[in-house]
Amino acid sequence: MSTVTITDVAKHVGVSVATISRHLSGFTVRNEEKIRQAIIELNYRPSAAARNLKSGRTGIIAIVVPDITNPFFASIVEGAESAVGEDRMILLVNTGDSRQREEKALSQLFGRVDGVIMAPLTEDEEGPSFFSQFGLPIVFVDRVTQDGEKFSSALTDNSKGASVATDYLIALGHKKIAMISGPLTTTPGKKRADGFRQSLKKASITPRYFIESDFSEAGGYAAMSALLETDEAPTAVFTANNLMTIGALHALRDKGVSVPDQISIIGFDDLDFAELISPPLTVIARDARLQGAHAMELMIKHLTTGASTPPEHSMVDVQLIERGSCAPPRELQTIAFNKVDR
Amino acid sequence: MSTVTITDVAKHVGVSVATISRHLSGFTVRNEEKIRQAIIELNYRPSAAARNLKSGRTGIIAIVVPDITNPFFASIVEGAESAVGEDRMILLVNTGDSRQREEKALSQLFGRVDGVIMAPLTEDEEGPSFFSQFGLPIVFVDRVTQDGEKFSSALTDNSKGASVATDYLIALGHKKIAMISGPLTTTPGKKRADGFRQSLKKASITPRYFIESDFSEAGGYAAMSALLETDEAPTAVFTANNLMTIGALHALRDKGVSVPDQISIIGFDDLDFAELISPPLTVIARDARLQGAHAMELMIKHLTTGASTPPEHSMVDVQLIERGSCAPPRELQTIAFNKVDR
DNA sequence: AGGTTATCTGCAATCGTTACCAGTAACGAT
DNA sequence: ATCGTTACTGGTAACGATTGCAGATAACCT
Repeated sequence: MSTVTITDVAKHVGVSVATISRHLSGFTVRNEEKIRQAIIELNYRPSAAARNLKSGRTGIIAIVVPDITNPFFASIVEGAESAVGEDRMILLVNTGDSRQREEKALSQLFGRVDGVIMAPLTEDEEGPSFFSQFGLPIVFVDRVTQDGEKFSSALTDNSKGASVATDYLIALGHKKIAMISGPLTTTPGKKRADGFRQSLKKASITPRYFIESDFSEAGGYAAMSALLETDEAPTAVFTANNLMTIGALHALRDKGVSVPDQISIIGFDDLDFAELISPPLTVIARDARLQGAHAMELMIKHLTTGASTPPEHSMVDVQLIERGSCAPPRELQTIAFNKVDR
Repeated sequence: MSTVTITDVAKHVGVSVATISRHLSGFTVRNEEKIRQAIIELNYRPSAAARNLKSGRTGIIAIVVPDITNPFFASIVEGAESAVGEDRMILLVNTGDSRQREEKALSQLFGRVDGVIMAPLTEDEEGPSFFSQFGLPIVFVDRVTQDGEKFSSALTDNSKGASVATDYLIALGHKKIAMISGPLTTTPGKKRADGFRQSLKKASITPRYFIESDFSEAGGYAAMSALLETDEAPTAVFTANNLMTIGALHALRDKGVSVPDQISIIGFDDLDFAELISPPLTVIARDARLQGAHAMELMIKHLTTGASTPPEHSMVDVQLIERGSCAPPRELQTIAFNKVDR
């Protein structure tokens, strides 16, 4: 029924298919008006498949994320969406933190999309990575692989963010500072752990209380529970991403530990509802939407300027947002509490 | 470079392209082993574009949502993802609450995807809707259009959910009950408002305090602010979706109104952090992931059984989750408070 | 051995579009 | 009138895969 082709339009107008095609691609042709009419009259829609076959281009950019329900990645996607422009679309793949799905998705993507924006699961691979031989333009977002310099990337200043968080806790007077870290096999996991350790070193605090977790809510819950059961529990904790922060808060709530009275907590990545939690959550924030937009811009640039141009790297800044979840440790609270908690 | 076609494989093995093609589509051919080897040796990947052109199928299902950063829609997408199966993929379109983008997206989708799962922006259109003439299989999720019965849909029991919420507030003893509603032009907006009004009517309470807002956080904030400025402020409020609930909570916090002491609040749709808010938020919940999965299942069913089968409708149930944001109104609190707040 | 299936094969047409290649008409300049 | 230039035109070969058709080979029966 609805399978009207360029040939039908050509016949209807009485010109050749070439003329219709030219009109479609913006050249000036003689019977413009007639053609326009015929197109709407016959309800002609050019076949994307045929175009793809001829041109080798699809007008689709894939974006591959580990977990779309993570608000951070949702914002990345939204940012990328906002920068995608008129004549391109986004194909979303959710890998669900599974390496298998990630690889399968990538191979399925080949030929269906013009490029892939992705947050890879891990960066530890031996030799030149899978992606080098992939044959499709790639832009990394938030995370890179071990040979990530070869590709453009839109990252954030992870180690600085972690340092700022840690320095803040140190400035409040904390010495027993814990970190609930992400997997050290991921870029943000590693960099944030680095920043944490550097800050401790600078302050001559020997690191104890370091738990490597998995960026999930359940992982954050487990890690915080473990911390609370150590002989000498920490007085402050830095959680390396939003989901683990939520999990940690749940654990604190379940154990009846009061924040920031008994323990201070600062998270990486802001949350919509950070102000609504009691106490309002102090965080290291960054503009994830912007980061997603950057990734898309880098991809489009790469696509339009050709593969010859060298990779570029963008970096969005981090920012400390002081709310109420951090205070001086208990032994100092009488003197300093008012100053910090207002 | 990487443009190895079926012809190359055929030459390499010494058979015709037809044989390779048949092997690829699962028929038994003579030189199976040789072909398999040649394929990996040459790193051959079938061209999706060519396949699409011949078969008319793309193996891609679009999912069109108004706002991917809304956790509800993120869950819908995740649920759909989980049900998409091995040989299909998801194309995500974020319309950003813009009617223009919605229409443009839809027309761009034509020919690129096999079907569209969508949450339309509004259901008020005159005559047979745009979608009827669209020519692509459609499954509605969460929302329908005015002539929605023609298409399969995966909905939730909106009016029941609203009734349960309202009945709950009534049972606590509230008489001055407000609703911050979504747009009445959307399915959930309308149905939830209906449920609210029915419950009030059944209890012989004349409705005051009804504000039609827009399902956004800012809208919820504004609506709650307005409610607080009325001469005789309500003692309880039902917010019709998660984002507006967050906005309302922000407003309450900013005005220094204590929950549930001065005002009770119950929201539609659960939130990851509902327990972390103080007091923990009481909500009407439903399984959004399941709803998304249902939508995908309906689409796949439609795609495999052909267009002739009649549309089907799935409905996920709602559930009241009592936490701590609702209590009897002030004048009754001394007698009933303990019973409710445990 | 001859006939009948069953199974596999290559040829070539086809999907809808774009791009190359000539060809032609109109026009002003010589 | 001839020429060169400009501006458009139609015919047709690709793009890379699938599929109906008819022929070839092997397997099976009587």
